Amino acid sequence: MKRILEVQKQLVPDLLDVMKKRYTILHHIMISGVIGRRTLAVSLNITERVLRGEVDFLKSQGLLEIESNGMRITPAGQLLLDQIEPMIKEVFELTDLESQIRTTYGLSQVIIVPGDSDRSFFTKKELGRTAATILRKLVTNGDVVSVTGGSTIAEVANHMSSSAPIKEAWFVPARGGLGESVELQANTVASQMAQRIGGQYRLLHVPDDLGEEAYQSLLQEPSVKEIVSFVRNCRIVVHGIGDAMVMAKRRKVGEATISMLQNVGAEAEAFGYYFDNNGHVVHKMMTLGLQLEDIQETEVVIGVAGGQSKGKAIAAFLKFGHEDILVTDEAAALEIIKYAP
Amino acid sequence: MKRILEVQKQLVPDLLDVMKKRYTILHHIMISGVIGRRTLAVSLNITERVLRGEVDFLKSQGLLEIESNGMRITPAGQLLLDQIEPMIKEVFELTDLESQIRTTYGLSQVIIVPGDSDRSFFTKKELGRTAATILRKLVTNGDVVSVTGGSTIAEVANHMSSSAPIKEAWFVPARGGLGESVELQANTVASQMAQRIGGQYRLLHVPDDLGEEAYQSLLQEPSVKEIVSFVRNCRIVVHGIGDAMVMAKRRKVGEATISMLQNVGAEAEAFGYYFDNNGHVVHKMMTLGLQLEDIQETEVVIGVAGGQSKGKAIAAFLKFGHEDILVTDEAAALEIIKYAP
DNA sequence: CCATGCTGGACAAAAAATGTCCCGTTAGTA
DNA sequence: TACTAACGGGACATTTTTTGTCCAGCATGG
Repeated sequence: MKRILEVQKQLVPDLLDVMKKRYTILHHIMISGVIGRRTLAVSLNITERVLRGEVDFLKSQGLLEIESNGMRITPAGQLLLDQIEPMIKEVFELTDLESQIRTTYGLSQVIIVPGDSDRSFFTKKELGRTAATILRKLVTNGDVVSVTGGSTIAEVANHMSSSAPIKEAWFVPARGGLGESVELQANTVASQMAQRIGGQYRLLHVPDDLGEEAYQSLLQEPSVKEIVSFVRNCRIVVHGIGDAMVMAKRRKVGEATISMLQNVGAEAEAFGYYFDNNGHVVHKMMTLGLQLEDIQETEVVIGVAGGQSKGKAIAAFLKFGHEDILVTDEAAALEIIKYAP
Repeated sequence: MKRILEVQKQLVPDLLDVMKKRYTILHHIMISGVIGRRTLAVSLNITERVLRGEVDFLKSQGLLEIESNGMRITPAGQLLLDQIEPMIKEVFELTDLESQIRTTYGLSQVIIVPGDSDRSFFTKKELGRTAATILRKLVTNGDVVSVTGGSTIAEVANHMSSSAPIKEAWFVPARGGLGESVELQANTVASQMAQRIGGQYRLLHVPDDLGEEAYQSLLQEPSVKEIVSFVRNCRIVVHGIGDAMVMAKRRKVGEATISMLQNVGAEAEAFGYYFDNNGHVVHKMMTLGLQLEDIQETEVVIGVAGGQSKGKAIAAFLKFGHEDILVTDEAAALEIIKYAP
């Protein structure tokens, strides 16, 4: 059964939604016993007309009957409900998880892909593809999109595409270079996204971690200054979320910093900031590029991260409270829910 | 798996069609390697625009990719195809059989339920339920529906239902009484259908097989005369189809008639007429009620019969060429195809 | 006997799907 | 190298479907 549903999810996702809608209506009618169209429309939060269409359909299928005092389910409808319930549960498990996370962490949208990025590279690809789809839909001409680096976000760039080029979309790195392999750099990611979507990009040629002195001098540099202000005024941010310790090591910070991070309980890292498991900032890298206060102004903040091992970190970052859209995977989602506030 | 699809068919009837359409497109692309939109549209016999919509969708699902020289399937698409192929085969086996029978015998609609009514009583029930659904959709106010008797048609009556009563639907027996058990009589079937659909019925209180004399005298009877004309002007006929010999014996015709029927090669029986395997009438019972020439005038003629043993008879009757809708089962359908003209 | 809540008809407005053409590009061929 | 055929994608009028909004008429319960 699982197999066929998986296939259908790919081939006819919209019809599965229709299925759920009809199931929900039927289910609600079953619960209510007898209920009128208007009342039902309000309690299901659909417009009366749409409900009517569905109800007419369900009636024609003999699943419910309509009398002058309202609608009630027929035996055939009851039977159908019993049979379909496990199916719906299975198909929309993730959908439910999505709305749980959405409401508990106060996000505007959560998308969960099945699987575990830690275990399957395919899941990570899927995560990227999904995020790419989301992003593509959001970007319009005139937008500035700033992106971080990392393998997940690179995967997003990989799956980005656009049938119609969006020429006036600008992609910029949120932060400077990180000294890792070139394809994971924010610069690379930004340029790749721009190319794939048919837009523009600008690069930020500075290292991500700066000393005070270098910071100040670079900030004076007109070319740097200009692009930094460009970055900081973006409309959309796409960023990864990492485990604090993993990221600290990857960024090759000193021993001292690492133990400091451990002491203050750093859990998550995102664009150079470290967060503890209450979502408080416990450390920041001295850097040009996007700052935390910019995030709070940014219209759309999209986090993309998956894998069971990252669940805790994602939860920690979400508690910071300025994420809008989260794209993650099933394994991480289950962790995230565990650490719900 | 069958179960899940059955349930889905009720809630989202076109789900499978859409699924098949997309499968076919994807499959064709897979076969072709690289193919352009127009070429594909022609070879699949869909209009270009519709294909384009589907292709865009499949692309957005990451199942195929489009380049300037054509479309090709992605690994994900290939994987999906591999998974879905057996499913499609299984699900649409019967659909294919349906259209084969439909076209070879020139019917307007063929419905095949899985199984063999000879072997499983459940299949017979399903046959009845399916036919009942078809009939319910056809009947509207003002219609006169004439029905024959027999266990299959009785099963149809059993599963008839209607949420909104169709008060001005009339159900009448196509023929007189047959001296079998009461629940299989055409009269009983007609009344039961009427009751279940909330309509009216009239009965024909005459034996099915009449001598010339009795025939003439009953025909003078005003009450009989009236209902007969009612029956003969029906808009819809629902009838069973039987094996000629089986029916002859059941009708307790004389030895002479039986050997005559054997001599002329009678194969099928339907509403008192016997047909050979070319669909020619080889014998008729002298009877009141629906006549063969009425069938040719009737708007909708629905035959319901199943079971491997009846396949040959059904084929014979279909060759007569005045059936519109056939509801049968898998076992019979396979036989029917064997005897295709 | 009235008020309430229900269905179902009606219809304009909005949105989506569809049929058709065309254009610039590209790959393969002569 | 030049040409041709086939490609994707843009565009747009037209048809079909969906949706929002009212309202009439009918039960039902107080």
